[in-house]
Amino acid sequence: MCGLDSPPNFNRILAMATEREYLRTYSSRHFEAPLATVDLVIFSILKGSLHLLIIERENFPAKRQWALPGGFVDLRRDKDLETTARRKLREKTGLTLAHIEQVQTVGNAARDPRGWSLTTLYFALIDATALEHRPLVSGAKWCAFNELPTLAFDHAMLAGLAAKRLLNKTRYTALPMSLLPTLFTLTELQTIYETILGQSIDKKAFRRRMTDAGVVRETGEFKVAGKRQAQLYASTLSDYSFEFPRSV
Amino acid sequence: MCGLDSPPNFNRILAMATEREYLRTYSSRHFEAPLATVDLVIFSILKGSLHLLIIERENFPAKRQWALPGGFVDLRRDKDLETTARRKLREKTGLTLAHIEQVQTVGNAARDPRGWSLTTLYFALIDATALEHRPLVSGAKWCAFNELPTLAFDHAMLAGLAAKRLLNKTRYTALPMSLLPTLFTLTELQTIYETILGQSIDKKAFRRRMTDAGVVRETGEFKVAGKRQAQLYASTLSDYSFEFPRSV
DNA sequence: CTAATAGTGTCTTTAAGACAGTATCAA
DNA sequence: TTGATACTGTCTTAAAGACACTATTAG
Repeated sequence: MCGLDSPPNFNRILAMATEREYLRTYSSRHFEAPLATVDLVIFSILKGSLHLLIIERENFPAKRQWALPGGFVDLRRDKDLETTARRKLREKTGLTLAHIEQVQTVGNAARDPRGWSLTTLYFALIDATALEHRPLVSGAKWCAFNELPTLAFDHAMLAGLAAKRLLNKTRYTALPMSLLPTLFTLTELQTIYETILGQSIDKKAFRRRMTDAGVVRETGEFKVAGKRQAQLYASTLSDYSFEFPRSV
Repeated sequence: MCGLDSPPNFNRILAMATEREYLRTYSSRHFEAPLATVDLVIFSILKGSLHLLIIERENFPAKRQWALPGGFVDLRRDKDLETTARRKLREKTGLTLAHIEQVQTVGNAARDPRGWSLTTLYFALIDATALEHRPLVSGAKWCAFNELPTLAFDHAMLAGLAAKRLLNKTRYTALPMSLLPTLFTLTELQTIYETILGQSIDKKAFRRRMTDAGVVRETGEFKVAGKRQAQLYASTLSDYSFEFPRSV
């Protein structure tokens, strides 16, 4: 406890007795609430560049315009915000396993023509190989981050926020591993890092960083892709938010 | 643009023509929206330890219990979420200048007895000297983070989230400078860092870190506090989110 | 003079950067 | 055997850690 002037127990018990009565008669529409949505930036590395999933809107507002996948929280089905995000991810890609992470919440009077609205933005990172032979929902497509068409609402800005967060975290975490299948070569992993950062990394330094930190484990299996077969590694992490002691 | 299969312009123009009609008849209460609130963890360093502001609730639910300052977004007065947060800060402390930063949004069906609710959490860092001779709103008090009483709703968890973020950012940013007045000695600054981190820092390393990064500037003014007068420094930053190349 | 606080010198350690070198293997 | 890709050795550099040292000033 902090100090001696906390609310007297007696008053508190009285208050609780009438709280039941208060809640019984409470209507959640006593005041105006903003529209609450969840939007997703679903990233994957395709054809050597950072792509994200966009969807052509079927309904008003912004009908027929490209937008980020997302939608309203379903108060009956979604027990929390992340559940809404994962449900949207599943509806659009059929995938349930992916790293998903909250970026930030943007709320203001101007972003949606229907009125004051608030969106909690998540990004998801998915392994491109998990997408093969799995059809996207109709109206959805992958688009290179650098070649995005005009997006509805403030979705271009939201995509930028998510990309900025991804880039930043790529500097000091193991997050990009979640963009690869369970077995990968260090060259593949390095390429993912370089694609996101938009700069090349010294090979020795990169491999030393990964192995010294112990975030990868040799599997003894090999992959023949180029001229020489390469060792396959697996992540040792349960959670990709591992942080390296320094940034690249 | 991404690919050639973007929505045809013709359809888009058609859609926009009817969008006005859609919005004219749109009612934001076509579906149920969660309750949307903003909560604040207002930090300051008082008596050598990290404190935060808590308020005794005057209304149901959780009447007479301690809670974080916060409240509903006012769709008429607040142009965006940060405005709501700053308004709450001003209402509770009288202060308008402070570093304020979004932490994260927590939304689920269980956290508020009134139903599915969603809160966007901010933390504010304020200079303790700015508080002197400025009365708090009634029912509010400063409480050491380590001696918090039971808080209403999930506010103890929210306070923990904010503290964790503050501690984390203290490792690699200049954020704690916002807990001091414009002129301060390096020893004072170091003490702030040590209080938040809960560990002592080597003096030479600390001073070198600050001066080498150029985040502080000698003012030529001195302060007599202990046995020997100490140089007063000022921040060179417009924005305290400056990041050092490595963590402490 | 003494004690306490402010502030410095300098060696070590850690992990990244640079870059040249060796290893393996398909064609 | 050539050339491309995988992988290593090792020197340099940047910045933190350790810790002993000097400087200043009130009492």
